[in-house]
Amino acid sequence: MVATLQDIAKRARVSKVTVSAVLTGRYIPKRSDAVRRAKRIHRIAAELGYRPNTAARAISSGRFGAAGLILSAAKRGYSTLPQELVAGLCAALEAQGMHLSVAMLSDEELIDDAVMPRMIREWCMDGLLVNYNKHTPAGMAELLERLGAPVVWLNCKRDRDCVHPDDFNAGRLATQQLIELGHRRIAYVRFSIRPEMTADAHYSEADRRDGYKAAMREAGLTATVVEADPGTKPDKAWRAEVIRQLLTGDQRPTALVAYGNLDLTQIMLPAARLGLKVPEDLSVVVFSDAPSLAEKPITTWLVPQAAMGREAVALLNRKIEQPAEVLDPQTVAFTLFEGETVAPPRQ
Amino acid sequence: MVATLQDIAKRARVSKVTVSAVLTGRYIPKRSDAVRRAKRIHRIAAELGYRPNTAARAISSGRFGAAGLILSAAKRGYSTLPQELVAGLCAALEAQGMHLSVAMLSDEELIDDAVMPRMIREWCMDGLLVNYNKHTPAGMAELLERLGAPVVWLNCKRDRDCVHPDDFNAGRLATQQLIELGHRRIAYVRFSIRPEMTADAHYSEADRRDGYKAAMREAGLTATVVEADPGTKPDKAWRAEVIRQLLTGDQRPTALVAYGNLDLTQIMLPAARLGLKVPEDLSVVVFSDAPSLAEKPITTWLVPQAAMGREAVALLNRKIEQPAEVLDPQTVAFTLFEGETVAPPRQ
DNA sequence: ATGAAAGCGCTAACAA
DNA sequence: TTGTTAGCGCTTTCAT
Repeated sequence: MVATLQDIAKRARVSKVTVSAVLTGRYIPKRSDAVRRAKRIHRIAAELGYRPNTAARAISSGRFGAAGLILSAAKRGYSTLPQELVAGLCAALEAQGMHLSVAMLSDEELIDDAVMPRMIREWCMDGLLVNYNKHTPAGMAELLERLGAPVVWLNCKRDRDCVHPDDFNAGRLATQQLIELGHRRIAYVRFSIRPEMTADAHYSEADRRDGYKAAMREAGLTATVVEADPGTKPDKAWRAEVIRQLLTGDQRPTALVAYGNLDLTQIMLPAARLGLKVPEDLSVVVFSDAPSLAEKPITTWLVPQAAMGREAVALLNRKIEQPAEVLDPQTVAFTLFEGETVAPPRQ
Repeated sequence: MVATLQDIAKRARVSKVTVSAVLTGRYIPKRSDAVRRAKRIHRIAAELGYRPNTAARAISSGRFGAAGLILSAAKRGYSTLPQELVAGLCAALEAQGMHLSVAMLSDEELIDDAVMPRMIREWCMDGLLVNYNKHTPAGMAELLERLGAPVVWLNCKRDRDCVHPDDFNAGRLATQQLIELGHRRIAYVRFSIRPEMTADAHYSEADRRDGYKAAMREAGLTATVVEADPGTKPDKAWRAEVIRQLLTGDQRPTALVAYGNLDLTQIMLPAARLGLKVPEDLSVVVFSDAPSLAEKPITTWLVPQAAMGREAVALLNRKIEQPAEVLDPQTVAFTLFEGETVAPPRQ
């Protein structure tokens, strides 16, 4: 039913080996009759709709041609899977003749040997990309260590073998942009919307804020940070009060740096009710995977998901080549989407 | 370096076959000495950190144990990859001892034989899940046909072998809910935000609208549909005018059904500026992959991504078993997230 | 430049 | 209940 090398060899009256060599490009014919034969082999392969059996190739080459992406199935945002990241990973892997496999694991599955997911249980990947951005389950690192497979961690901070966006500098740059435009009263805003997200935060929450603080300090300005205390369940009343303070009074900020779109959304409606115009009365900048096309395009520092994906694949390849090598953590710079929500402050 | 069946067999002084049978559970020992031996084999396997080589298994069993998810790399929203869908697919596949591989293809790659992605070029998947929700590139269906691999289409309407959310009934139910609460003037809103999205629309744009219309007709009410003409580049001025009309006048709608979060966002800010309270003055319902945690939780009909994923895997398995079978299109029902944006109309 | 033979790790079919 | 044998499709020697 499915064509194999043997089938082609028979038809072309040559050996399997020749067909294999010709089709993989290992063998470049020089004599004209050899060239003709090679073409014939290619033609027959196409006619038969030949597709090399990856498993067979894997077994003799010792490489699976696949990288595994490990995600958390917990619904707490431990793993995020932006399309851009997938795009970056796929493109970079494809360029190596590899592809991406995905496993989404509940924390219990990881721990329980009996229900371990296939990707861990069996030997089927050349390397693993771990996308547990925060709250890595206990024992996860050790488990992966034991596997002996090359591992690269995505979007988290570790002392080795990881890639993550440069959130600190993003916070700094975003703030500097506003300062250069003439803003002096700039606030940083991070509401922790979901109660369960306050307990263990992603490193970017600290880094974006600290980048903001650094920029303010460097400019001799006073930082105003609005964020729920970690562990505190952020309640509506608190939020409403904070927002009121932010948006009223003659010392109110002329610009806001928001951790994410969710934080921004919280503020936009109250601001609209108060009659504040964006950007004339209030400039806003945000960090996000993709530009938000709300009422007007929001000025956004884009999390470099695709670039991070490409970088991760590059690192993984190095680890596949040299498993013992220790790779320094890599950071990837944000890029700016120029929206319409930033302007100089009113005189 | 890596332990194989042979290694275990040597240590346990039995044959490879026995080890294989024991470890895969194909062979359940009954005599007590056999039980002991089986335990020993398990122990040795664990000691050696044995992991079956999937490629070797694939080659002899004829099954790869993998399903391929094919996505468009075009940045026009031709494919969407919500985390919930991935979760559904992974869970359902894992239950079958399979895993998910992902390929994101640019339209050119598909057409050009030379740069065909590995997942298509090689034979490495038991079946394919195609997630081209709209604008399937010309020749794609034929290409897949030629591959001879089992294929199931996701989130699109075809005459066979596809699963998609039941957008028509979602539109109908959402509207009925509002009618039952006493609303009489209900508008349906769909701004096509991105110019390039107007040209070829996802089926859901028509279906949700038609479901809304059906519900209105059944209740003897007049439908008010706001949407850009297909092919028209929706401009800001048009949108502003439409929104003004929607939100002002004493015949303004008391409730809105919005196609998606983007459409809703367009309206919420102007509504806030006009001092309209949600839901007291205006009820809003929306369709979305996930509940939006904007200022207040928005009442949302959730696209059943996870369920669609599970259903797709079920269909794919049937196609793998019986490739010739023609499967009728399957629909999956939406579920309701009860937010705080729907209430009876003011008297 | 080409082919024959061996073997990768595993499973299926048969024999003992 | 266990082991022996024979492949699966491909690549990698090593001869020719």
